[in-house]
Amino acid sequence: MTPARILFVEDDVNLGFVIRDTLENVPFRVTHCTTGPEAWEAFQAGSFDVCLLDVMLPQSDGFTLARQIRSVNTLIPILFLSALANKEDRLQGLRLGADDYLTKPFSIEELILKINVFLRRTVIQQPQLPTTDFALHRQNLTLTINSQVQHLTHREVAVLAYLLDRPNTLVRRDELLRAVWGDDDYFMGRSLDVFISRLRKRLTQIPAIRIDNVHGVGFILRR
Amino acid sequence: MTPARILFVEDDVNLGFVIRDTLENVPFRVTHCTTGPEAWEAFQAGSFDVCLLDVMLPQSDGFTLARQIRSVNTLIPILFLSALANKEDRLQGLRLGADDYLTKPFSIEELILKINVFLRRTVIQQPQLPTTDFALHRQNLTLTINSQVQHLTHREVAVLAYLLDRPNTLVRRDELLRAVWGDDDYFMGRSLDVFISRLRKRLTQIPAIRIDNVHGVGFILRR
DNA sequence: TAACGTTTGTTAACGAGTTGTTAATGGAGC
DNA sequence: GCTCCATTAACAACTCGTTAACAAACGTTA
Repeated sequence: MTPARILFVEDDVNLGFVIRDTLENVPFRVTHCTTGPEAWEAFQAGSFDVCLLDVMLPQSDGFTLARQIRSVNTLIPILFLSALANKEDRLQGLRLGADDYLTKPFSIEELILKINVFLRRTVIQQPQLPTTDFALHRQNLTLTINSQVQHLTHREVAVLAYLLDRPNTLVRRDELLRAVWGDDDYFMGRSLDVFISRLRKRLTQIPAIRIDNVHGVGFILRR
Repeated sequence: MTPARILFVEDDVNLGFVIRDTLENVPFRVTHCTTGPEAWEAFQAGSFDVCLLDVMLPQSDGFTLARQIRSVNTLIPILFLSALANKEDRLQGLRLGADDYLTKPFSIEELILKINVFLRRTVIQQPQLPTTDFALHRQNLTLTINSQVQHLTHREVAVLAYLLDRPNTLVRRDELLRAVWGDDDYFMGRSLDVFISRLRKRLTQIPAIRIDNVHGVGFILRR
């Protein structure tokens, strides 16, 4: 069997090297990143079986990264590594959809055992047959679908990003309005409807992703 | 969805009661044992989705029990609860095939989150014969029966949820009306009948669940 | 049992409110 | 001026709780 692929994010260079080295001897195939954005790039570019995220990272923290990863992959095991034994942080990590939360110092053997727990339990990733490629580039304000690039406006990105971060979840109108517009009144509500309409038009090329309305409550982005 | 079934082994009566009570409120269906042999009996007799084992037990310890369980079931998630923060014990538990090892004191919320991690990752046991899957998702306003998703309205969810929370119990018309409509008069009563009718239609695909009328009094959801 | 009033089942129709969609408006930046 | 884009307007389409209407079931009384 080919070794499992691990996305390992740890900004402490020394600790990172030691862990990486040990994991590679198991053997696992390890991709080591030191910042959130770098890891997010790597995650999108590559294909992994497990994510190992340090919570404290320069630029964007591990929780943000986990949320990004979960928004596109609800299945991959995510294990947090943290220097914080803080209970609230542990809970937050788990609530975000993490699978475990190891507090430093942990023994490497324990880490390996834990990784194997989740490898054992995870359904093998199907190569996703008709994978229409789909990516919202929030910085560039572009949406790529099947290599076709569309240019969005800020508001469009804001609304779509908010929904994409919460796939298959009912997002209430007022929640969405407050998040994107900062407040909600009748006209903002109508504005929102206009944007939903525009986004739907943009998404018509991928039937796998759609925005459903729940009458009187809000919207669900399904994917 | 019917609640997951948990085999919970803990010899401390007070702590055991508290945890059991909390878990049942999630809800999970909890079978609480206080000794290893008793738990082994229960495991063989029943059918469970998760095992929660205290390490320190009278007669035979949690490790022995875990080994017994693993010998007949390699799939079921086993979580250890232990007063020992001892690293060697943690490792031993994991080596035995446990999935996690929580050291006391742990927060109950963390325990629940961890249980859900493994429920999510475990292939569903197909125990009972024609187990039609059935789930009312109150947030998303959806009802899933045999993988078929139906979209309900608020009122439908409110009525069905109220009945589902009191299965096999006579729910009086005025009680239901007051709970869902806030008040009861003649027309609300007729409205209720309309909703019962609609819900029955939605439930036709699952004969195991039905709503019976008790003339002049109210309804009983049987399952 | 027959008759009758009450309760319940079921379907359809109504109407207030919500959402979908397109176009017009107007402000900001150039 | 022009361009871009969020907002507002306008109207069409839809949703869904309620009400109406009638049929069926029930329970009581004679």
